[in-house]
Amino acid sequence: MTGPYCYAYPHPAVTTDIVVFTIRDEQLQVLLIRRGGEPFRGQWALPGGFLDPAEDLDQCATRELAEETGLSGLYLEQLYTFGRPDRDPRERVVSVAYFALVPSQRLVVRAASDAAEAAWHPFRALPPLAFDHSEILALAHRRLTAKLGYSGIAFEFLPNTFTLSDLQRIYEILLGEVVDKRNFRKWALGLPQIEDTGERRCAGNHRPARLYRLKANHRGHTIAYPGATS
Amino acid sequence: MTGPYCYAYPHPAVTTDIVVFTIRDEQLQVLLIRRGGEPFRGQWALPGGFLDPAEDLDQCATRELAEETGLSGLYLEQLYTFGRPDRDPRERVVSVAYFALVPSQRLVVRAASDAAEAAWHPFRALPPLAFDHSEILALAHRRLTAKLGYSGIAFEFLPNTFTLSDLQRIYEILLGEVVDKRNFRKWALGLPQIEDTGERRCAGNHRPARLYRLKANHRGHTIAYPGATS
DNA sequence: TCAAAAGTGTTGGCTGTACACCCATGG
DNA sequence: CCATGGGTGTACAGCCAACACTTTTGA
Repeated sequence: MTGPYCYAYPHPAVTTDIVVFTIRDEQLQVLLIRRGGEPFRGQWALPGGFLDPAEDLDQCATRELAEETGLSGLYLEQLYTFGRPDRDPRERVVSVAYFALVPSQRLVVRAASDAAEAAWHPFRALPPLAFDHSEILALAHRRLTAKLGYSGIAFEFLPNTFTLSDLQRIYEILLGEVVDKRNFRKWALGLPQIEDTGERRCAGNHRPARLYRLKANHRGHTIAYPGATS
Repeated sequence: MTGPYCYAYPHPAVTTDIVVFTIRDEQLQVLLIRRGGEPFRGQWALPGGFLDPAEDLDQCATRELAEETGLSGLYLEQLYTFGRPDRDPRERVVSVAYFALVPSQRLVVRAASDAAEAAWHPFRALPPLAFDHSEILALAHRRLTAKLGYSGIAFEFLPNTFTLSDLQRIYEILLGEVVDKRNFRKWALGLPQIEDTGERRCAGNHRPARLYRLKANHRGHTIAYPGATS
């Protein structure tokens, strides 16, 4: 191995990989890119890339996401760091994995220069992934469902204003089970974090729904969801 | 910067740092080492060190812990990865932080060659720490108290057999509040993970206490503690 | 007037919490 | 016999889960 950057001891490369979830077509979906170069050329992989010398890890994740997919300004959280010595055939690579959530309205994904293609894939029908990315994705999914029980993370899938049915649908899709409407609404209306906008949304041949929003600066607060037994 | 290991792009160094908690003298305590070399020579720091080329991150943490403190076989869990560009004055260092728990019985700490000194410090009276280690420690403490509510992590502070009062003391110290004895015992005895050994511990001028143990392979299972509201 | 989603209360069971006294032992 | 921690039960309150019908709108 050769190059201009030399050290007294071996240094691994450091990357970030980002698992971006959204809800779309009544399904949980994940953003993948098709690899343009070796190894795993042509296979699907998580977006991500190498850490720049002057940037923080969070910045690296944000930047790579913007470069490869055009997405920015979304909820981003560090997940876990993967460092098996053989996880990349080229050289030793330690990858700091992140997980991100994006509302279904902001789905416009632009495939960028260095990634041949970026596309959403249903979580329940994923193609084979490069590297150990399946493992990363599995962990991200566990974290997502765990956080449902004690954090207001579900709101990250919703636009600024939403109906209670929208919110209920998020929980139903993520929990994989139907939820009683009256109990759900009683719970949601009891949350101090959400408020009625006074507006309504008319959509189709039925009664219009009230629109709610998260109160300013109530994002990220603890929100316990009843059946958090798992 | 010079040396025999050269790369086409700059590579950060990767280390692990380990926050080891125990309970001792009725207090939560942390294991620190006094630094033998620059930078921060003579200051207290978390045990840890550089990743070897062939080892996994978990192995690195385990190895560094053994080398610097003589501790092995304890509960170890990845915490978070810290990578601020200026967190080490020597070079760019990305540190994967771990947190570990050890029962008070296994406290024998041997200071090893490359660390001048290893010692326990009460969490509520810590000396100034090197690098960003205060930040790491603060996060580890948050994780510890959070996990009390939903995992059986408190048992990691106990030896194989323990009395219910031992267990209660752990919770009281970590929660920082007194717990009702009858309610606590009702809860603990209802846990499917613990069983009566049939033995008793005689200690002092009072009634002997029943000894309990965790059932085999019930370590790490979900154990919800009642007042998990935070 | 019909279809389709929005909206609305009550009850029973369980679980968390508050609370005070007797027991077994060693000195 | 006394000091010390070990061990025990009950009653009330609040929360979760089950359950079905009316309202409003557009076509």
